[in-house]
Amino acid sequence: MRTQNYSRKRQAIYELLLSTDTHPSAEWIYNSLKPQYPDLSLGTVYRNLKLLEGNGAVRSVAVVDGCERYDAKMTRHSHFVCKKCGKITDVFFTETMPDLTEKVYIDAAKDVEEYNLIFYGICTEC
Amino acid sequence: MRTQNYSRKRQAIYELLLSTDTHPSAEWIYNSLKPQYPDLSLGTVYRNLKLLEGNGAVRSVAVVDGCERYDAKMTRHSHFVCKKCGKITDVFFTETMPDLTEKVYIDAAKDVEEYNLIFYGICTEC
DNA sequence: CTAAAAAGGATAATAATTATTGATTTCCTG
DNA sequence: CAGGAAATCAATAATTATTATCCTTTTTAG
Repeated sequence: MRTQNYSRKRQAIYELLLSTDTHPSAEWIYNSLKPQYPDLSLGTVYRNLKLLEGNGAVRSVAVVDGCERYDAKMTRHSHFVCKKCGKITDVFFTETMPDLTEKVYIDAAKDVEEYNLIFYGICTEC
Repeated sequence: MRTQNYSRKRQAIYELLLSTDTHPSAEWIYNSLKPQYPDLSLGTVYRNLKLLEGNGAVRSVAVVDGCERYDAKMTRHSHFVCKKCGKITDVFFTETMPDLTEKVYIDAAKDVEEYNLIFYGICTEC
């Protein structure tokens, strides 16, 4: 049995995601880590993102301009996507964000596990 | 100035979208219309979907398994996506679905234009 | 330390979407 | 109804994000 969860590179990918609020794409992560890990491969980033997503350590928050964007902050919150520059920012509600999955009854659903709420508009910098 | 908005094929694409509740992909639309329009091209479907989306006649409701899915029902409602089979079904709230864009203040946003709320889970048929 | 398992690098393959180009259709104007 | 400009289209090539492959390297349990 393996006791250490993550390989070095997986750890680096995860920690980078934890440390940023840019909701990056695979490519952004790759470019950010490349200096410190010169032999990093883009495929490794993709593979580990999928793997971490499977673990529930990370989630895909949006697809912007055809690119999947990730977040390691797993507390319930939503996102605002700028339609012009693609920047993604966190949206917190003044009260605790409700668990909408408990507030809906969906005929066609056997089990509602989660939801994703995304706001779109233009950011202050655009 | 052109008075008739749509070409035949564009009209057909739009009307198909209006008549179905499957939230189809470009390919599904293409396959559905092909019998009646044997010279229809897949590129035409993609082009017109983007065009209709620009018009606000249609919207992209989700990306499922890497495929953009569209809806012509423009009244405010949300969607449930089955994580297994990819089926998308409408979600209406008992009260009128609130306009959340008026309920949030987002620092980074100059203008919040719309939002998209998607529930995920397993459908009754899976 | 060693062997087995997991992970990675490099690269090829996939697949959805977009762009191109030359032909066809649409529809305003006369 | 005809001419012509603009819009649209079909066919196909190009693009691009992502995934799969395959062989090597790293990691880890014992």
